[in-house]
Amino acid sequence: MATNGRRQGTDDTSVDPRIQRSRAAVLEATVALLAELGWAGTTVEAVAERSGVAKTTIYRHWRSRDQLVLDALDGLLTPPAIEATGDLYADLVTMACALADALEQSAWSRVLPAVTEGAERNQQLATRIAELTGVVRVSFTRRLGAARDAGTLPAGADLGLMTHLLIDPLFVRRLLTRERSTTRFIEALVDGVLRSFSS
Amino acid sequence: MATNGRRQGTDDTSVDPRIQRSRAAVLEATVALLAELGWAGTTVEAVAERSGVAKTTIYRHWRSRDQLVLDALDGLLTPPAIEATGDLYADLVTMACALADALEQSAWSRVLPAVTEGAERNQQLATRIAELTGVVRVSFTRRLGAARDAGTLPAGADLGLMTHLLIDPLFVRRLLTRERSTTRFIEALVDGVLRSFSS
DNA sequence: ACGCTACGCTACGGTAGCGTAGCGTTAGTT
DNA sequence: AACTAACGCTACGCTACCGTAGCGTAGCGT
Repeated sequence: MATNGRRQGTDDTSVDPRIQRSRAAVLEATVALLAELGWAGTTVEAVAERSGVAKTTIYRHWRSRDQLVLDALDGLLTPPAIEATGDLYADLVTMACALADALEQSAWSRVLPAVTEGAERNQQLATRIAELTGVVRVSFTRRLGAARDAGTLPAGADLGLMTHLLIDPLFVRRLLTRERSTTRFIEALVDGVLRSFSS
Repeated sequence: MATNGRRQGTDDTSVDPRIQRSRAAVLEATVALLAELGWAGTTVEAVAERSGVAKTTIYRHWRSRDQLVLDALDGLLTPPAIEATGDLYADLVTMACALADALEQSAWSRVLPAVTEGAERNQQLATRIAELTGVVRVSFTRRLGAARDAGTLPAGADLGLMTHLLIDPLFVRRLLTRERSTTRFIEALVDGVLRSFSS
C-alpha cells in the first residue's frame, strides 16, 4: 500500500501527463497550506491559487475538499531511517532527536495540529493520522526489538510501553506545552526509560 | 488567579443579573459547541442559538469570536484532587486513571483537539492551553515531590521528566492514536516509571 | 412608579467558500 | 494532421458567517 487505497487505473504508464502534473501540483499545495494556515486556511480556492491549477480541475479529480486533504496526507508517510549501530542508548537518542527535529520542522508535523481536530469528527482522518504516527512508533519498537533479541533488553520487556515512554513526551511538547525538546531532555528521557527496563 | 485575567468590574455584587445570566449561558454554550463541533463549528451564531442569547448581545460582551473562546476556556480550569494515601504507586495509578477518564469524557478534553489547532496560530490560545495541561501536570509533580521528601524517591529524581513519562502517553492516546488507556496500561506505565527512578 | 439599561429581534451589507455549468483552448494520443 | 481529453476561465447560485444598526420590549435598581 504505497500511496493510495483508491482504485484509479493510474498505475504509472499510460497516464496523461497533464493529469499527473495537475495532481502533483495540487497535492503539494495542499500540504503546504495545511502546514501554513491549518485546516481552516486550506480551502479549495486557496489550493487552486497556490498550485496554479484551476478550481474546476481540482473538482474534476476530487469530490470534495475532505477527500483532497485525505489524499494529500498520503504523501507524508516517510518513515525515519533506523540507525543501527551497536549502542542502543546512542541509537535511541539519535532517533529521538531526529523525531524532535521533524516535529519542529517537517511538513507533516505542522500538519498534525490541523488534522488533529478534523480527526475528532472524521473517521478516515483519524485512521490516517494514527497511521502517520504509527510509522514513527514502529521504527522505535523495531529498534527495541532488535535490542531484545540481542539480549540487551530482557525478554519480557514491554516494547510498546517503552515506545510510548520514549516518544510521547516529544509529541506532547510539540502539540500542547510547546516546549522545545532539547538534546539534554532527550538524553534524560532515553536514559530514564532504559534504566527502568534493562536491569 | 481563579478564573480570569481580565479586569471587568464585575466582581460579584452590584452587577445586573441579566448580564450574569447572559454571560453564563453564552460561555456554557461555547464550551459545549467546542466539544461537539470543534473550532470550525463554534460560530457566534451557533452559540447564540444554543445559548438562547441573541447574537447582538454576544457582540455587546465580546469583541470577537476569538475572545469569546478564550474566555470560555477559563471556566475549564478544574485541577484534579490529589490523592495522598501513603502508597505512591497506588496514588499515581488513581490519579492517572482519573486523568484518563477525564480525557475521555470531560468537556475540556473534548475541547482540546479543537483548540490545538487554534493554538498553532494564536499566541494567547497557546498560552491558555499550556496552562490547562499545566494544571494537571503540576498535580502529579506535587505528589512526586511529596514522595521525594518522604524518601520514597531519591533526592536527585527528575520530577518533571517523571511527570512527562506518566501522563504524556495518556494525552497522545487521546489525541493521536485514539486508543483507550486501560487500567492495565496505566498500571504498567506507573510501574515502569517508578521502577526506573526509585532504585 | 420611574428611568435606565440590557436584551431580543429584524434587517442589513459584506465576505468567503462550496460545488457546478458552459465554452473555448491547449496538449497529448494515434 | 486529426481526434480526443484535460485544462483554464468566467460566471454562476447557494450557504454560512461576520459584525453592525435601529428599534421596541422587558427587567433591574432606586
